[in-house]
Amino acid sequence: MTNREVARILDRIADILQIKEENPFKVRAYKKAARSVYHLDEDLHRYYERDRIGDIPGVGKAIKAQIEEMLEKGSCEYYEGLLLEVPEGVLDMLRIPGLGHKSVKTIYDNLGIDSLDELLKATEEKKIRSLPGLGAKTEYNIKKGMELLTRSEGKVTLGLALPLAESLLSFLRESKAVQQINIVGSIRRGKSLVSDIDILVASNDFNAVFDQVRNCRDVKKILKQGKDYISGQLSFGVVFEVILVPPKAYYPALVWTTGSKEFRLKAFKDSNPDQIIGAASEEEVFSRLGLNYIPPEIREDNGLVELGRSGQLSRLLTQNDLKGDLHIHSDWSDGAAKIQDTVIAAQTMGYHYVAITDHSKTLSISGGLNEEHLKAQGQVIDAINNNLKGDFYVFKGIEVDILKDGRLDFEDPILKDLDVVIASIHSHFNLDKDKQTERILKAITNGNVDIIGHLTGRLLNRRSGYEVYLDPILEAAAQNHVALEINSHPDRLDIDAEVARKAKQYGVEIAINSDAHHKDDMKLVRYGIMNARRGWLEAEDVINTWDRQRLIDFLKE
DNA sequence: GCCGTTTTCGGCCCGACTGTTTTCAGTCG
Repeated sequence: MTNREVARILDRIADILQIKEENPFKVRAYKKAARSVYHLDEDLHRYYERDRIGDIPGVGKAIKAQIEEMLEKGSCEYYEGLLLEVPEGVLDMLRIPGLGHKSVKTIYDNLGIDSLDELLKATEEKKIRSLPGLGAKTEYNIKKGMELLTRSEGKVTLGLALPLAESLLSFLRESKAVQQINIVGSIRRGKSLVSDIDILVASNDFNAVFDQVRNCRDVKKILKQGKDYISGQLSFGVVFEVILVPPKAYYPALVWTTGSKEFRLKAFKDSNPDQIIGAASEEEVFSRLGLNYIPPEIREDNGLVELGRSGQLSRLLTQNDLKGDLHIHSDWSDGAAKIQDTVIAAQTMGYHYVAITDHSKTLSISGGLNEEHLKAQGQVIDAINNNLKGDFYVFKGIEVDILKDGRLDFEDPILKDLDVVIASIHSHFNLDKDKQTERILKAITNGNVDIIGHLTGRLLNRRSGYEVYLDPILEAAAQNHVALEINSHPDRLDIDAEVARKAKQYGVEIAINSDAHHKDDMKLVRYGIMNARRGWLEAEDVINTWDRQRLIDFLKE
């Protein structure tokens, strides 16, 4: 079992206990253990081998035994027992925004509903509104929530799919029969939600590759096998397909299987197989098709092929272009890492600067800093900067809450003293479009704000973003030299690629941030980079590719 | 269920909003 699978079971145990209204602290204990396991920087099996499971924060005697059982047997008796009382379909209902453990229990107890399909039916038959504590509004919200879930049905985030794909890929690569291999399809294009994992393999011995797929520990089930493909299921029900081609067809197939359908139609129009077979690189395939090289992320139906013909493609930014990360939480608020550890991690990533941007006071659940704490943190950062050797700097920052009326959670003089001010919305998600836009515009024109964090607040597969009018926001951001964030967390990827591209047209600067709450989270920028490339961004468009002095000048504006 | 040099038992983040109510329970971040 993978760390994520174990974490998910612990999480589900917590959910069931909560629905059963058991000791809330016991619930929290399971949630905490789940989080710890999820954010572990090493494979649980390695911990197990060294008998270190008990060292994981939040894991005591009972949970340790359960984790060990999961690693040994791939199952957990306690969890299975709980599922007999509260089936998985009931847990699925928790995914609907506005439905918590209490309401789900009411629905399950009174109507015996234990699947999303039945739930939808019950809303249509107006059965929910008759339940104690639930009304017509809740019924309507459930229906709306279901729509979001249905829309994303079968799709998973890039943050879940990409690591699974990479793990499968590295196992397949161990086979001698695999000559060349790459992830293709929508994952290679960096789409934020994907429906399956596609892997392309070049081989002269298809049967040996099929055997290797079947031998992979991550593969839970084989779904289908044909002459030149095999598909199956990995953890979390994620579907994969391995496509096989003879070596001389590899690069043409790589281009073919990476591009979207529309892209393929355009790019391969009027071409014949003889023209491209045997090409020794993707560049060569493109060139034989009469095109300049088009990076994987933008092989969509977006005018690129035409551009590829005329040769005006820009150089998209890469992760190597990043010189720092401007949105990082520390253990001063809801982050887990000490500032000093963050510095070391950032230096390891080759960065020249980071900004520590914890939450502000209104977000009390996240340990938001008040004025005093902020000042104290500033002194700690000063001390760190004084002791730093070499070319590295820690900016003092804040992720300040945008309040309901657009005012900020700190007075202007306090914000003025900080190097980096990110303003973000964490409350009042369903104001109407006008008010929400106005609220953000007020933050943009505050004068002390440098970056607007996760502009739409969307959580992929969980919550739609709040409604805003994009054009006035982009216009104001450009005028006031306020950057928009690409929040790299794979659950957010906010702003998305389309908005990023539009922002660039408006002349708005972009910051690609990790929003790290754990030391390892800084690596999440890889998703932000893919997203930015999908938005055609170049290094020049992104403020944290700039050297420190230029960035400071921008922040002062 | 976890945790601890002030503790091996008694603690363990909270504040605001929303919807259902008629004074508050449930959800969320």
